[in-house]
Formats: sequence, structure tokens, C-alpha cells
Amino acid sequence: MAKGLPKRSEDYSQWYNELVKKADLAEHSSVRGCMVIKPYGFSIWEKMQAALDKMFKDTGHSNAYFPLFVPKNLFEAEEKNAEGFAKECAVVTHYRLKNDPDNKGKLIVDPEAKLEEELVVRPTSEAVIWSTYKNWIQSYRDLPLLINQWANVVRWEMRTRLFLRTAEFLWQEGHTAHSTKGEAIDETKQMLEVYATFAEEFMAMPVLKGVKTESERFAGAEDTYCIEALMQDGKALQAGTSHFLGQNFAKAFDVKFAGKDGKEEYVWGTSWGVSTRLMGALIMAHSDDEGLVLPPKLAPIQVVIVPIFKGEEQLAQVSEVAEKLKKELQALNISVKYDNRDTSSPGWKFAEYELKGVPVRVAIGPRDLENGTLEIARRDTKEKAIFKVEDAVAHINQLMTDIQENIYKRAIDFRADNTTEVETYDEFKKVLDSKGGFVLAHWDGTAETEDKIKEETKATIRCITLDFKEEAGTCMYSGKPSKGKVVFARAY
RNA sequence: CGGGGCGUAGCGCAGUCCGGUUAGCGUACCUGGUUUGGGACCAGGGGGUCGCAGGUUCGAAUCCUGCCGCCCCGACCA
Repeated sequence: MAKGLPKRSEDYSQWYNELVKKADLAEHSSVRGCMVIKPYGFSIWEKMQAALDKMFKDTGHSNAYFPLFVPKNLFEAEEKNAEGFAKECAVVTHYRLKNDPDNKGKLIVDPEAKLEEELVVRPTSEAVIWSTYKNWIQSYRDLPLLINQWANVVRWEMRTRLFLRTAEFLWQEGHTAHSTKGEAIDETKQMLEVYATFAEEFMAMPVLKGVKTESERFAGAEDTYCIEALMQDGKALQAGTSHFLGQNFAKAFDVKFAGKDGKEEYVWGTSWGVSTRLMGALIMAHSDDEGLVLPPKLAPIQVVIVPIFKGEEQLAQVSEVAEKLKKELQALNISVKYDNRDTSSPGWKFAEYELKGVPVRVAIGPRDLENGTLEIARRDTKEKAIFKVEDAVAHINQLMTDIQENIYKRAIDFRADNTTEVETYDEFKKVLDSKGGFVLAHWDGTAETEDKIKEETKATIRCITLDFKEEAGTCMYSGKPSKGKVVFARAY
């Protein structure tokens, strides 16, 4: 077990916190609730970005960038949205500092430099973007408008956790405008599919696709679609959302287009986003008491080669084999690190790369040189085996696929084991307290019932899944009629 | 915003209750040597505004007052 890393079974949340820090993903900054994403953590995020960005481009979207600041009058234009975020907005009220006359060397806010119109630091960009779209859209020929931006946003959260909820976070937000309702809904669903595909194929993390209930819906949206993942501690995590905005923002910002018939109509909108929260999801979906377990497709280093040697001469001999292997793997587009530092021992390196989740480790030592072999270890199962040097490349290449599939399968099995259907409220509570996970139960469709359940059990309705099957029943809480079972869980 | 905790070397901590050598330990770092198939060892060395500001005292990391910051637990949320 990794030095100083708490066990998941003893304290899951401490395990998470420590892992994030020890694996060099991120650390707390001197600013409350904000984090520094460290190079290793950031390179995972970059890999996520690259994969997602390609998927966005492949579905016809273009990137753009809109400002960080939102004038208050713009921000409040869409009332529901403004209301929803009002409690957690950072606001810029002044534009200048000056020397403190009473305290040499210190600065104070210059009271004379008060802004007439306060600027809200964006908690999301609908307001700025829709006020811009007003100028970009005149006719049906300008539609659809398919824009994404990679940006930071600020939400003044009361309680924060590295990656899972920070006051400032990085994300992408797609904002599209369409001429018909149907097209906008299709876009909303398409992007949900993109997210689900990304989660499953790249993060190796199975997700439920569904629709949020009214109380969980994005403020200002008609419908919020989401992907929900299950973490190893049995809590659910919303990993991405895609919103059908109807004409709400178009009306708030007066974005109309002339149709072929010359009639003016409001455009239909969508917005969708995933954030650095995905880092938290990735960590909690696969990692173990030894450290991170990264899917090969997102691992900054896919293969690490550790030489075992005495003296420079031996290192040179080992290096010959190692460098050759490295080149051959790189030719297959596999990222390889050859760690030939003589400043730490092989054992130390083994532990270190396990902590960091490197999928495959190769060790080459004098014994191997004699036998023409090397040792290959996989992070997900901790299996080690000796291979002929000439078989290594093919085997490692195969491992990239195998590990990706194995951890995905493991996560699917875990989710299956932790998804429970219940009929009664007693059963519901028992499952929540014993194993957690997704709990499927009948619900009468009212916000009141949902609230009561949340209050009493801390579980929320994660979503009504897209493959929701109609099945008459009675609500486990109120006994009123229900159309089918929805997914409950305690969530992050 | 409530409750709790913490702030002493890069990191992790002891020392604070009960004031008193030159502020200590582990780890990391530097030098030299021996090592290296699962977090090596020996020897030597460098590194501190004890969170900040006042106060009490012959003397403050330690006591008093005020402030600041961060973390954790709750209410709110992606």
C-alpha cells in the first residue's frame, strides 16, 4: 500500500483528498476554495480536452471565446437563470486600487473607482453569449449556430473539494441556436450522447443517461439531460449536462430570425458542459489503495520503463534495450517514459508510478539482459510477467486495449452490483444505508415527494433514464400512482 | 452562515496545558561513499519573520487581546 495513503474502506473521502495531492494532480491554493492544477493533473485534463474537442468538431461545432465578466443588467435578463446563480456570484465593483494613506506599503480599494454597472464574474456564459448571438443571427441562413468555448467559471461555493467542487473551475460550454424546436432537442440529445461516449470510451466509466426532474434542472432550461456515474463509495456523480433551453434565452435577449417565409421567430437554444469535475470522477471510478488507476486513453504516461542496474556500465546496457523499446512503442503512438534517474531506487519508482496510475510498467535488469527478457506489470490487476524482448511491443500494445476494457468492465460490474430495485420506502432506506449505489424506485412525479425523500434520506433523484420503462406502480413514499421507476442516489 | 480543527524548515508533525539553554523530530534537499529485481544504508551538511499585529513579562512558539488564512463537518450547489 502506498505510503501515507489512507485506505478507501477506512475513510473514502480522506483517501480521495490525499490521492489528489500525492499523485500530483492538484493542491489547494492560497485562495479559498480554489485549486492549483499541477502539471500531471493538468495533462490528464488536456487529454480529456483533446478527445472532447475533437468530438465537438466532428459534430460541427467551432470554438470561440467570450468574456469573463458579465454586466449585471445582462446577467439578470433571463430571470430564472439569474435567480438560480445569484447566491453564488463573485462581483466586481471597483476597477482600481490605491496606496493606503494610513498603512504604508498596503493597498486599498479606491472608493472613487466604483463601477457604475457591476460586473458579475461568469458562473456560466449564457447571458454574454446570447447577447452576442442577437447580433449574429438575423435569418435562418445564420442557423444553426454551433459554438463551444473552453473557459473558467466561478461559483462561490460554500463548501469545496478538489476537482469535485471548486470556486473556480475549468470547463467547456457549448451554446447553440437553432431554427426549430426539434433540431434543438436533437442537438441536446446528441451532445449527451457525445458525453456518454466520451465517459465510456475514454474514461472507461459507465454512465446512466437521463433527464433531470424539475428541481434538479438547470435554471433557465426547459429540460436538463445528464450523465450520471457511480463512484466506488456508492455515491452518484453528475458527470455532464446538456440543456434544452427552449426559447427562454432567445426571448430574454431578443434573438430572432427571419424564416424562409419572412416571418420572425425566436431561435431555439441548447447549452451543454463538462468540467474539471470529470477529473474527480475519473479518480473515484477506478483508483485503489495503491493510488490512481488511469485508463490508457487518458494516461499522460502510458508506459514507464524502469531500469535496474548497478553502475553506469550496466545502465548503459539496460538503456540500449530500453531506448529501443521506447522508440518502437512511440512509433505505435504510445507515450513512454524511460525513467533512468539514478537518484531513486527501482522500488521507489515502482511505488511512485503506481501512485500515479501509469497503466503499464516495464522493468529491465541484468537478469533480463542475460535472458533476453523483461518484466511487464499492469496497473489495473497488479499482474507481473516475464516476456521475451521481441514479444514486448505487441504485448504492451495489446495491454493498452485490455486495460482500458478491463477497468471499464470492472466499473460496469460494480455498478450492476450496486444498482438495486426496491418497492417500499423501508427497503429504500435500508439499501441506501447499507450499500448505497443507484436505487430504482417508484415516484409519484411530484416535487413535494422528491423534497421529502431528500430531506429524510439525503438521496436525490439522479435522473429519469432515457430507457425508462413505463410500468404502472405506486410511489414508495406517497402511495400515489407512478408511471415507472426512477433512479435515486446520494450524490456528490 | 453555524460547529470543529489547524497555522512551527519544501512536506508531515512534536513542543503550547504548566513561559526559561542555541526550537526539535521524521521525511525531502545538498556532499561523499556503499547500494539498486518492491518506497536502500552510513557519515557529514544547509535550510525557521514559530500565520499577522498589539500587549503582559527580566524573558513569549508557549500567557492575554484583536485580526488573517486554510481545512474538515453541516445548511446550499455542477
